[in-house]
Amino acid sequence: MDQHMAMQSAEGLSHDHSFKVTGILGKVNGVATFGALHTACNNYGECQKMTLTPTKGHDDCMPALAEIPVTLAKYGHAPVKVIFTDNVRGDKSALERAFPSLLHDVSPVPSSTLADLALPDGWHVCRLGSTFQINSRMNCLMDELHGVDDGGELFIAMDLEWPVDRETGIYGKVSLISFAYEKAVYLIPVAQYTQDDGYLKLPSSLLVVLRSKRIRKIGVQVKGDLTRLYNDCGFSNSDELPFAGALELGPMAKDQNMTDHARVSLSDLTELVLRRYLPKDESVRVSTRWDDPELSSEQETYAALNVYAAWAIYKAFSTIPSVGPVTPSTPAGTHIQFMSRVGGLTVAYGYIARHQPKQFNRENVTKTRVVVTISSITVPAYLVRAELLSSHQETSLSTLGTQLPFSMLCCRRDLHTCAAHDQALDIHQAPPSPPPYQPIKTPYHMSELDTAQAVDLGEPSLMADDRPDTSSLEQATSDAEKDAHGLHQAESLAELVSCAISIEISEVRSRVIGV
DNA sequence: AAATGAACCTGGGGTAGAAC
DNA sequence: GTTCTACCCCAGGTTCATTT
Repeated sequence: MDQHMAMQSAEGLSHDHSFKVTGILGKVNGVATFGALHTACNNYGECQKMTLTPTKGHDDCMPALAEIPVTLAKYGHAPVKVIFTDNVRGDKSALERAFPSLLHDVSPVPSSTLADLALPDGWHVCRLGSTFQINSRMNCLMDELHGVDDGGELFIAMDLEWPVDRETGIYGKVSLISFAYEKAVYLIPVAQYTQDDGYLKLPSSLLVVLRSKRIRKIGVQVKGDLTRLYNDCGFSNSDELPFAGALELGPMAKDQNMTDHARVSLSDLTELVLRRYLPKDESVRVSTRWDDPELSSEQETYAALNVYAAWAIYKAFSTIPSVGPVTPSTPAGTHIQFMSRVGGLTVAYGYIARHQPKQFNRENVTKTRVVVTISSITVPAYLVRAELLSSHQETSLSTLGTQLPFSMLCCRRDLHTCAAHDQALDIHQAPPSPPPYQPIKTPYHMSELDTAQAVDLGEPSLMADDRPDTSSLEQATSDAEKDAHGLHQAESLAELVSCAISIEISEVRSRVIGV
């Protein structure tokens, strides 16, 4: 059976875990013997690998998958060109290690061509090197906080630096705190406050600012920074008040629909929001020199730009019109984004129609539905929910809207309010044909294949006539009952796979695709 | 290299709304 | 009123991006 599966081609591959089968398998003292059944099928739906695994971790399934490219080469099949998975982000790197052919002719997203970020005119960098200077500036901040309305908040950008030895992984205590506020960047070296026990004893005014919930500290992963600083002060096992007021830019970017996830880096946000490139020199960023008594100009520039970027991004967010859900009270004419059901992708733009009839194309306009006028489409192939259409069949946006603008019924939860939008079109040109793929050795350990089969790897000589006779299989496929729905799905998938397999005609960004 | 937390997967249960 | 479907939430486990 294993050999039969190994002899099948697999230019397209899909894989997934099932947890149902392991649930009905025998248990030992009530404990399941396996956690999941991992299955990989080729583009004809033929099973290529099936493995019972203790967990769904990569360590349990990738070695089995990594045998596939070896057997493909052994039997003269083309290497895997595309893999479908339900967890692209999670599986991509592991799959690319197991299937080196997935990296063939993949063009990474080009590096930034944007201008470098720089402190604008009017901004200055101020080094607070003494306790007196720190207390003076922090007290000014507290005075400004007292000046705002009762319960109001003060917003400052914050960043930390600490020394790290990349070779050993050893890292030191926080050595520099950076603030950006109202055209000034404050650099506070705190290594000087290290006590004999190794913990930091920060000036009291600085602690007051760090503990204030009303002084919001803006940054990327700033919550983690505050936790780190709190621990470096030796407060983790005490009743000391926590450092509070973190305001994360990542979730803000997600709320603004600027990214589809909150885990976004400061440099990516700088490009997305400020349209500037934030230089992050690795030799400066990860360095053991952050606790030096005197920082270099490169270090000061790095720290100042980082914290300024956080400040500028926050200011940019403040000027963007609020994005929010469409509610029953959202007025007609409000600009909206039409979002995909999965992934939160914007598929079209438009506005809420002025006339909301009781029925639209024979479908009821309920309180969860709203009629919108679509003015531009960004994803023409997006399939609109079947229950919203009189045909009761999922239909693409491009089919519904042969002429713009057009009206359609939407689920309110699929809509977000937004600012007026001008659609821009990208024009791509097909690159020249790629050179043929040359096999690359997989890093995964080949147990049996390494010794018994790998000797044949250089001789892909098994021809059709050499294949074992399968006419006497226990159940012939010709005996199977036809499944019309399944056939339709299979045809659609085959079309999708064949499309993905023939992607040489256009630029390839990744050969790991989500399903 | 290490710490942290976001994000993803799964199955199951509950709920709201639409269709009949 | 019943049935069906979609959606949401949960917990547990896993992986990965981000920070220095």
